[in-house]
Amino acid sequence: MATIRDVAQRAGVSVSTVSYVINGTRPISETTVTRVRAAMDELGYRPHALARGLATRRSRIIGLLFPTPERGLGVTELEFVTSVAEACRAVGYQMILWTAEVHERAELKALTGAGLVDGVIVMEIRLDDDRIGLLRDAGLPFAMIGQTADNAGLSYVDIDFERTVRDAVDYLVKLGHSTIALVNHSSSEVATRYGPTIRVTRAFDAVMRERGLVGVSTPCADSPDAGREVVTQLLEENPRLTAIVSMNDLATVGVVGEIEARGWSIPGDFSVMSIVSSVTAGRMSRPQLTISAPPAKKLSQYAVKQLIGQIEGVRRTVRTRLLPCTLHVGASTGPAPNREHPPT
Amino acid sequence: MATIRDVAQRAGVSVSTVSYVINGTRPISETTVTRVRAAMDELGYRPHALARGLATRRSRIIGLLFPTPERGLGVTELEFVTSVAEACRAVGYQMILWTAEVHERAELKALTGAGLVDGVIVMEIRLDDDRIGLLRDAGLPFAMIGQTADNAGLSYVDIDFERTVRDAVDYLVKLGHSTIALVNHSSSEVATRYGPTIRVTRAFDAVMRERGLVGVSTPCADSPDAGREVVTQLLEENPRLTAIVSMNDLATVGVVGEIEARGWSIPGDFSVMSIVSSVTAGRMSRPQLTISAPPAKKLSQYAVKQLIGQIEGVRRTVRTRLLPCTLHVGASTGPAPNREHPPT
DNA sequence: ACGGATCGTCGAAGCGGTTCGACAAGCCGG
DNA sequence: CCGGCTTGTCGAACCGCTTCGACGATCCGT
Repeated sequence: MATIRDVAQRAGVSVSTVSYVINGTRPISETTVTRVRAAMDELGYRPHALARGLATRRSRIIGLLFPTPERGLGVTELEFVTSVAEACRAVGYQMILWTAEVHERAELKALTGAGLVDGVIVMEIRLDDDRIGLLRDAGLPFAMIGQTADNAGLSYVDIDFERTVRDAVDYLVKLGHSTIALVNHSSSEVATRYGPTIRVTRAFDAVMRERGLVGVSTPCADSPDAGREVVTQLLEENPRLTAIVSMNDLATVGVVGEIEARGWSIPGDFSVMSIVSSVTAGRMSRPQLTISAPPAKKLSQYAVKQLIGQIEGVRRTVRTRLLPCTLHVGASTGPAPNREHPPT
Repeated sequence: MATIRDVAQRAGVSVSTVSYVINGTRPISETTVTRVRAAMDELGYRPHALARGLATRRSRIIGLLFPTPERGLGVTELEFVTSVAEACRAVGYQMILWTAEVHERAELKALTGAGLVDGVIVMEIRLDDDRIGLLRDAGLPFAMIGQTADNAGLSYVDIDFERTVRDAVDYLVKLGHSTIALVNHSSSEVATRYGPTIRVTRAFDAVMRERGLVGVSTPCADSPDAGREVVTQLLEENPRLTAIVSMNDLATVGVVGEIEARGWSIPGDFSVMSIVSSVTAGRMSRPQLTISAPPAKKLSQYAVKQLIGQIEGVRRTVRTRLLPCTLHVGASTGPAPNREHPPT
């Protein structure tokens, strides 16, 4: 591999001059620039990333802290990963993927202490996530996709769960539904204070109360069977229920199954929709689900931009960005059934 | 951040001695080792990855060349990504994710020329994949998850599609099915010579012929609608069909839908199974699908091991590893229906 | 008691870049 | 015609680590 020295020699200039040409650090005469450029092309020269990184104290690599959640890997998550990778590439950075759970100060040190990454993007954040504190006093720049309970002084981007829930409810209300249930992730996620779970519950309760409607929200294990059970239970407690909003893809399968098992048709007799899901997941269902999907690409881009701003010391102000999921209407939601008493 | 010099000073030894302690390169007296170790702990010292990489000409980073396929991102693919990341971590390497399509020599140079990665793992390989040639004469170590048409001299790991298909067919045959169809990816994938598509078709045709059974294989666009159409068409051509093997998750949804729309029950009247899929995808379906899932973790581990072997110059022999998908029986397959003429 | 291994350690030269201070040449106004 | 500026370029130090050759001290056999 050609080095900068080779280029310098071939162009008949000093090493530093070549460096200036590459980085535009200092003015260089046009003729010299041309000669140097030619030499670089002829040699197929590429600056050595490690050497450059060592000299500038900047690796142009960021880490994506993405613990694979216990509930398994979803398509939704994958989209974030690839989006972040692409956003990095677009600005000339590389992305290292860390799937490890990092809760020990030591572990985190091992990752960040080596000076390999200029900063990290943290995903799957809990309300009281311990990584944030660690990161903060490790002094490493970081951006969050998600939020902690107390975001004072932290920049973050996140799904606007409040609006996502509101949009979903509004959509159903417009269809005439007035008794709606929310099927959430499992209660263990609530216990671990996983942000989305808690935010969505709160938002749902709030919006239903506001509208003066009957809303009941319930946790649910991540499985079709749990979904079926939840439906049975919900209908028992609240026979006038006509629609379910779910944030639990696997449970949704059971929800739909149980509804149909009762001889009801979807969306004729009952509406089901899945929020914070993905188009693909919606298409995997029969009938095709009405879903809302997070703006993974946009959020990733913001996060990357924000992080790199921090790294390059451009912007120190706290920036926050909340974007709602976008609704994709499928064939699982329709006008509220016109019935006094629910069909048996 | 503490440097090796700080450690040396604190321990009262030379820099090189510290280096020897860290790497075990040369024998160092026990007392010195203890002193150096203590100094490192006290300072919270971590070797700087870039500096070390520059000096050793080895970054301990590998690249994962993972072009996001046109057909979108599946859970199956995600598993490979995270598995590779984990396998890397287990051996002290880092993984950089490249989602870009790389077909130009220039692009590839841009990625590999910077000396950032010690080697790459290539995924989503076509039979005549141009990246392989590029990589080979770029002189960069690489391992493949997948195969080209001609693997002479190349090490690779891959799903054993032949056995995967055979296993699926055997399973159905044991249940009494004798007229089986294969629903594949779209014909455009065949045109681009995507390996799995072609391998599976071949294997299916071969095994059915061998068994003296009636097998018909067909391409199918990646959508539920296409799946429905394909069923209609297949049944028209071959009314005795009792089972479908699909390697197209989205189409499978339509397949199941169409079968049930005809008033047939699954698995009572008809069996459907999905190969090279994932447990999650199987659970997303009603009835829960019988699927086979690729051994992503194992394959990734082999690929990583193989690549790192190459990088560290340990093993130069061509190593090949084929592993079949493992079958997960769900509720979508059952004994062949006992009928002379198919139900209408 | 002595020469040659062996052991433990040190200093210095890289690895391939960036960056700072210095300096020669050309330009200007006075 | 001279002092001061700008402009373009160079040399050297440095980023933090590895590694090679050298060297003093200890140990051994004879």
